[in-house]
Amino acid sequence: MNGQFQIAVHILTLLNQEPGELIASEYIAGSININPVLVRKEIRNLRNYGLITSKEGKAGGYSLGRSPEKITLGDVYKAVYSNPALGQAKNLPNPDCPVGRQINQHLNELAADVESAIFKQLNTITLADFSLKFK
Amino acid sequence: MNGQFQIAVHILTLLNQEPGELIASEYIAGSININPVLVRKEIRNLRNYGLITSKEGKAGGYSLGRSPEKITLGDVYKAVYSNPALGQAKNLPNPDCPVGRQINQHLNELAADVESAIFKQLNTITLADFSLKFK
DNA sequence: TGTACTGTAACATTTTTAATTACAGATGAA
DNA sequence: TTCATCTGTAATTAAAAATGTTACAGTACA
Repeated sequence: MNGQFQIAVHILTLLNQEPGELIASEYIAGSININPVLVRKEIRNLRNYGLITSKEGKAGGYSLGRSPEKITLGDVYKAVYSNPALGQAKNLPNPDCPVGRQINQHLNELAADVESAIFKQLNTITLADFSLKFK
Repeated sequence: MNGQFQIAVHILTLLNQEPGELIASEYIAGSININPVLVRKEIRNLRNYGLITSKEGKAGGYSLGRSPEKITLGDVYKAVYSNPALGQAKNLPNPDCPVGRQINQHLNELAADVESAIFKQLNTITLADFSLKFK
């Protein structure tokens, strides 16, 4: 997997530091130490999930889409989630082999169980909880 | 992440189908539909964890390193585990930012919690359990 | 109307993953 | 003893994915 989740949590943590204020992508990028365009890209995604709101134009920027008590790290994972935690096999197993024929189905069920264990864990932590660590 | 876990489980499942017999990398590669050298590479890794034994030379091949009741999918995950489930940020956050300064530490703790949730889930399933699905 | 932002496309670069080739070494059988 | 069939592994190439960069249109405010 990639660093999207970390970036997303970092962004949200920053926004939560200055409630009500609008923060620019340049500032955020400076804290994470990545390119501002990447920040804006990730924010586009998080905004689609309602986790962030944005304002264009001069003195524009970003702020939380809802209160940090109502954002769990599971929500973030869901927004960012593209690659399953167990990885994804891209080969097509041999359909003439009894194992190859059905293994993908079983691996997918397994992946689903693991995902749900991850959500269960991450949903216990809100952004508010996480941000407390920075006080 | 990549498809290593799936490949590892596929290999082990195949080996468990023919207890006691030696199976060649070519056959395994044919079922998974990948290159035999990749199979041997992954097996080298699994062998380091005691999950597989191998025999060189003519009529050589691979078999399980211990009974399938004693191999959990958590063992497999551990052997394959290189990339954490949440991904890994490769940027160095800005040390002059209160958030950037300490976020990696907190993200790592978070990652550890998630890993342990994954293990908890995967350790409930043995290779024997998983193989039952193919009968 | 200029300035400071976001939004996004297009492209380049870097990193990671997978495939391929090649061959040495082991083992067993003719 | 020598041939065939396997593993073990290094080295290289090719393909895919992630990340970085550049460029610029659009929006909002002063």
